[in-house]
Amino acid sequence: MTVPTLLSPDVRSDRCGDCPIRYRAVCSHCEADQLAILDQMKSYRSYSAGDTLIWAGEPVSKLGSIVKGCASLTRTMEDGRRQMVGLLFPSDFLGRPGREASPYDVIAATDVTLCQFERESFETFLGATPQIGNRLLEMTLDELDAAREWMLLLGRKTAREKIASFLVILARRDALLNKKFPGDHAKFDMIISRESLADYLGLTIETTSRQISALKNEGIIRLTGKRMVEVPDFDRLLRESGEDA
Amino acid sequence: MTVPTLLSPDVRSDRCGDCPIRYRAVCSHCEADQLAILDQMKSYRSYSAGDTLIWAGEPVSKLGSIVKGCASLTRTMEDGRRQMVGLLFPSDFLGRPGREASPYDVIAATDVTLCQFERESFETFLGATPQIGNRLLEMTLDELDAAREWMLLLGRKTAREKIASFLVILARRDALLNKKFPGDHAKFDMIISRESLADYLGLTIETTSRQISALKNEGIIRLTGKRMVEVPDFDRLLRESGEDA
DNA sequence: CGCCTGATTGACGCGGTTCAACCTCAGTGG
DNA sequence: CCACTGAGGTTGAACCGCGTCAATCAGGCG
Repeated sequence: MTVPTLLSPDVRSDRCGDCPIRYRAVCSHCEADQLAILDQMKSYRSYSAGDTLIWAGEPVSKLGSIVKGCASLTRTMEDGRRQMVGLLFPSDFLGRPGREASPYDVIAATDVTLCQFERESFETFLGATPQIGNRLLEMTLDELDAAREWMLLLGRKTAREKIASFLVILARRDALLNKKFPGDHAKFDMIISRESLADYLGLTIETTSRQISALKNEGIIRLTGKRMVEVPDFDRLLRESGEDA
Repeated sequence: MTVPTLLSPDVRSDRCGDCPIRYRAVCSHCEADQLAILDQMKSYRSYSAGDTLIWAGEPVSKLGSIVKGCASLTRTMEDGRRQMVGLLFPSDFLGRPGREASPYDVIAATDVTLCQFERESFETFLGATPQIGNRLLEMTLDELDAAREWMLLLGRKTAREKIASFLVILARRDALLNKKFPGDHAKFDMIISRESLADYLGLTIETTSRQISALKNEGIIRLTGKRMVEVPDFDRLLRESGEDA
């Protein structure tokens, strides 16, 4: 576990107004005066890739937003079988108001910067500030939709479709972040290891690796290094994913 | 589709104060004066088993709570593969505030009574009544946890464990509804057909049927009729489900 | 260089799907 | 009263996609 720093070197200023996730995070609907209160309550903390932010079942006293990086939510069975049940990106909220412990491990997939609050003070603020609650409801409903989308993938898609679906999501994300059109030649980092990917898709490492190789050999994707992926023809990838439109 | 009735014959009175889901539904945190407003806004509607309450992608103008019965949320792929992504029981909320269309079909698994609101008036009320929003947030977070639990089942459990896990949920529900201890000899209705069950568990009908037969032959469950299940030894069933505790 | 971790590839077997036959039961009508 | 029908469920046999086990490879680091 990394030694926590008060201010991540990658965050320019510690004022909420300058925050890169100001308009997407749980605080996005807040007015200036409410933001000032959050500004007082918050603190930053950094984690290195691989660090565990929250252990399943352990009580946690903090809640917060991902400012930078990517973290995974994972459930593990007694015999070691693992299933990733979510991926958190910048602006996503971490921890559940009204509950002490998380039912899953939260692990930094990359280096992560967190904007965190004490549970108690955040919950008090939440009770007094409908904007926070409304935004949190919006975000939770979106996560629920995403989880259900993933249930279709886990329950019904083939290994090949699972891999393609994951790449489609990353390609769309790449297009969004870089203001390109989805369909444009995408190039992005795969973010997570083969092992994590297997845990995300409900597959083994070997099947994951084989299907990626197959897509590469058929020219549907190109690999540079282990992690960088290029998608020359987005629609072709989309067809492999089993999705319409 | 059944002809809608203004008042279901099974609901004793149409006043919210007498409602069977008064203390669990989205309205549970409301005060008397807020309840009076909801009382004006709501209307009841009945559906028969098999009716489609909401078609995926179609705009819907209503939101509401399940008062009686059980409905399923299902996603379908172009080639016909289907995955159930949720089951709604009495007090569960139906429809998403802030979004016109549902990404999945909602189908009555049994006869269903719905307490429904016009989207617009409900959203207005939601904006003015933090209690509603807070309760909705709680319920959505619970659903998210349930969905993630299900992701573990879909991604990592064997067919046998999937069946056992489903029966564990029903047995617990039976114990809760009838104020027994989980662990007591449970007896309950399976609610859904083999086909729906297969769609829920990410299996085929045949595998579902085979695994149920296997559990029966080993004495872990007893079947009376096609749908009624008895569980003589809950812990034994629990062990088959792959869960701990 | 040797070591270690993560990824790839191959051979093989099993769990679950597929295809198909048959069974059960409730509803219908002669 | 019973034959007919159709939907839902069960059972069997063959196949195959993915998991398992194992060997090998590629790259980073002391």
